[in-house]
Amino acid sequence: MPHDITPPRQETRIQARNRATIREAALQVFSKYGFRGSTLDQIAAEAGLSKPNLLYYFRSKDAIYAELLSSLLETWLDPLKEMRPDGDPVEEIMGYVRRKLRMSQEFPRESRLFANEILQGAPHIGAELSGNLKRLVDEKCTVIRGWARDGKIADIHPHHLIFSIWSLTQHYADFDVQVRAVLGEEDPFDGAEAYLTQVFHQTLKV
Amino acid sequence: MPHDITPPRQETRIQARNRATIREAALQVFSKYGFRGSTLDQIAAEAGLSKPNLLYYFRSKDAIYAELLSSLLETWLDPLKEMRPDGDPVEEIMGYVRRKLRMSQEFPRESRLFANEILQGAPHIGAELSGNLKRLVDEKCTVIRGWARDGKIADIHPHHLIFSIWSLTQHYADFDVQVRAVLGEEDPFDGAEAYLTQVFHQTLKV
DNA sequence: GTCTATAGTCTGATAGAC
DNA sequence: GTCTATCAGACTATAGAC
Repeated sequence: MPHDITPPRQETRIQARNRATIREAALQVFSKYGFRGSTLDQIAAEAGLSKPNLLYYFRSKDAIYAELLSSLLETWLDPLKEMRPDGDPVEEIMGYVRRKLRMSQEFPRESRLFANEILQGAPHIGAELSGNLKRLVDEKCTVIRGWARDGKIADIHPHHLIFSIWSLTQHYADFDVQVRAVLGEEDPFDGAEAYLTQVFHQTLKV
Repeated sequence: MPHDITPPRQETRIQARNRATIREAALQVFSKYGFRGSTLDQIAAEAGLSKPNLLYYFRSKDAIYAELLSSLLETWLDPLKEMRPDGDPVEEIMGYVRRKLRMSQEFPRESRLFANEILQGAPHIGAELSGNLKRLVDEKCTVIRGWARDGKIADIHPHHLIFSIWSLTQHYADFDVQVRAVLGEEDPFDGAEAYLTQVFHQTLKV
């Protein structure tokens, strides 16, 4: 008769917590300085751990960054996936705009992490861009093109419509410092939602 | 009787050329990796000069970066300054959009340099943003608000209108890699001009 | 003006005690 | 699992020969 069966415990609670702490600290640092501009010292200090302890949980600086990026890419594309071909065209697109703007408001560091990666030429996720991302975007563009052909929305270039949604929403996260410097006391996101609603309603109107 | 008067020659032609070469190389590198992520080795290699020679022309890494940023800031704001209060409102704004898009096309590295600086919290030009930039933008917003009050353009939030112009045009420079990955063969700027014209005409229409 | 050599610091990663 | 100590390499900047 066998001993008590010990399940192959992959990760203790402490391990999970520490890995989460490191990811959080790494997001904070990488999103600000990009991969090359960030140091393990900064991340360790931010996490309240020693540098060797960091490397006990992650094999290398690159490993932390890679895990962050790939785990976030999914989250980042979810709002677009939610766009349904059988819904009301204008409402589906406006819903996407609102979800994307909310993500910029709630997860500005994630937005800046991607912005940094793309700015530097997307060395870690270049393949993902011309692979999964392009596939998803092309698919949604077919849907949008169909809506335009049926006269449900204005006749616009679907790819550029999507670029404009990315650009306008992410701007409030990525250029936060500039937006706030120019606006002064006024809250950026209050005005942003109203303005973007106005812009896209006008743009989509037949 | 005095000797031949030697004018206080501030800079020889060779010096001017070398400094220009360094600025060009620095722009290439800094725009890609940001200040912290760039190294003098990279810039020296790009310029075809030795590292000590770089530091003969510029006191420090910081000095190169600072000179680049401040000399470009002017160029970057020019298109907005050209917007005339006494012109046709829609044409003035559309002209600004076109000038800004052309700058993204012709000077993508300059755009990415600023993007990197802002992403990292604008440590070198933070004061400029809430000073000169805010002043200029506020002034133009007063003009735009006047146009809206007179019924010449739609009633929109002027600050967010300007943010949207920055965001939509700079996106094609800053996220160039992503845009091209998604578009495939198609040239981004061909479609961009048509799309942006459409968007802003609709948005400004009374 | 441009080079080689190098000082002094920072960086990613490892070794080994506890 | 976490620490101190430390390595090898990269980094900014300077010294000094030519």
